[in-house]
Amino acid sequence: MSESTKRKLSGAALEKVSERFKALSEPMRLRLVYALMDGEKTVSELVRETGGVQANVSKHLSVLLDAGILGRRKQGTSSYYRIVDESIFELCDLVCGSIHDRLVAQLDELGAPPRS
Amino acid sequence: MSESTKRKLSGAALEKVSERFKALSEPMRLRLVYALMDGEKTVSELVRETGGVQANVSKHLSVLLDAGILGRRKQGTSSYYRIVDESIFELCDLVCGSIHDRLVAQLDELGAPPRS
DNA sequence: TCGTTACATTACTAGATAACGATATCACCA
DNA sequence: TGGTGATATCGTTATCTAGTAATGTAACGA
Repeated sequence: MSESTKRKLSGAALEKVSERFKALSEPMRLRLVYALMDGEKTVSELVRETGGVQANVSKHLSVLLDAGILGRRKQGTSSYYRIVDESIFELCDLVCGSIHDRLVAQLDELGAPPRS
Repeated sequence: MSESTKRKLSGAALEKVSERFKALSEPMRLRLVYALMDGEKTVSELVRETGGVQANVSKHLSVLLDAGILGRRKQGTSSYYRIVDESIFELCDLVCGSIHDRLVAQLDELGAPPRS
């Protein structure tokens, strides 16, 4: 487990960090990010895979683009989006781990009947 | 650098993960988390250190409490808050790193005059 | 018991934003 | 040039939420 620096952040840095978290705070945007795990895709493909509406998918994609999480390449009448910040997956893994740990702890608080 | 699993998440998991990110998407809440880096503190202490209003600080603290990021201990008329999910700092470190990398990349795009 | 201190909760307002239909833009082709 | 498909943007509405003042609650001391 990599150790954190625990360095205090300046006010401006806190703003930037919170903005990054905000970009990832919508289920639809996380769905798009995960849909792009296996390579770049067009908007239509993402619309099909996520079941979203075109205008909405397009807007969320531009939010992720502005946040520096995705990249875009235009070819013909299509736009191909791809992940450019791979640290996204480490972030999600960390969060999944801590959510898992918390649920296990809550189970233990109930008296841990199944174990022992 | 620890490698991510890149495992696809279910719909319910995506909801949970996005909720965790949402809890961290406010500068004020990050300020509170960082103020608690050096140990547990009372609400009044946090009000003093962050410059916030009591009601607002109290509300943000309860959001972080519900998210499982903070813990609370009551003693006398005071409430002592503390960090119970240390992975928070790794999250922030990751985000800081990727923000830094992105800024460096933007500098390079400008032609990298200083580093011939 | 009365007052005080510390904290939580409620009620309200202003601002942000997600979702969606409609429209605009742009590339391509006949 | 006109038509079509792909994407982006606009306008609107509904929902959410941060902030704040006022009030509620609980513990402690005189």
